[in-house]
Amino acid sequence: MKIATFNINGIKARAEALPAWLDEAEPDVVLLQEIKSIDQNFPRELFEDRGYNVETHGQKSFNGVAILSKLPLEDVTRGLPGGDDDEQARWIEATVVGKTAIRVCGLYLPNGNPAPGPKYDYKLTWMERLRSRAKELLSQEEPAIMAGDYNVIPQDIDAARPDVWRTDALALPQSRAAFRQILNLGFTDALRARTQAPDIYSFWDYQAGAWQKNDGIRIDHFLLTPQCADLLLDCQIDKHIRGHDKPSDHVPVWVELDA
DNA sequence: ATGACAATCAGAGATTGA
Repeated sequence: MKIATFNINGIKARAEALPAWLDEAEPDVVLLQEIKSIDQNFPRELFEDRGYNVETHGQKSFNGVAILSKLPLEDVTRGLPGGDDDEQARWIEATVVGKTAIRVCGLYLPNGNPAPGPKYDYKLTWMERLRSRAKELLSQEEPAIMAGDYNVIPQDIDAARPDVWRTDALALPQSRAAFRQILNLGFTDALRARTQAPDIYSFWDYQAGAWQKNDGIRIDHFLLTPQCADLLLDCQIDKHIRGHDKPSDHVPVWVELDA
């Protein structure tokens, strides 16, 4: 089973690029972030016509997440637990029923800039809530995935120019520590389970020719429970589509599971 | 040191992103 995550930076703006990538990559499941659309305006037909079931958790103008799946989706829930006053649409989960049932969580973790400040506080609080949900998933002792745009550069090797990110919310020691705290519970970073190579990125800024200079960062991640890590066959990044017409500033990351 | 770029909503320019 091939499962992908992709921050598309606006579903309307990606109405051509996203279906083109789907036709080429043929993922079974896709976790989308930054759909920037309310549920009613999401162009479901684009994906239903290609055989995908569609579940959205949208919001006007900003944020918004969704799941596309060629396999049936069960027990869909929206919103990360523990945030009764949180209006931002950043979390959706569902059980994908294939050969093996897999709990799949799609997330769009807050950016947190500028730091310090209220936005950074929100990021760290959100990460505490994420850790709580992560613990619950582990206690199930079943295959589960938390994947999406984490807005965290885990280590210096995950940035082309680590020094320019030193004081940014994506790379501050507190951000990295909060990310590690979740990993340390027992999750596997799928990409790093496959390779320790540098120069592997999932985001290139639109500005200052970042793509042309390969000035990227790795901030889109797959975290797997032990039972899911057992099923991991491959993890890759579809870097090349960053060079296509009207691209998102992120590219898809995907895993192949024996499931 | 700053801005550069893109998307959204709205219908200009502020806001957000990373």
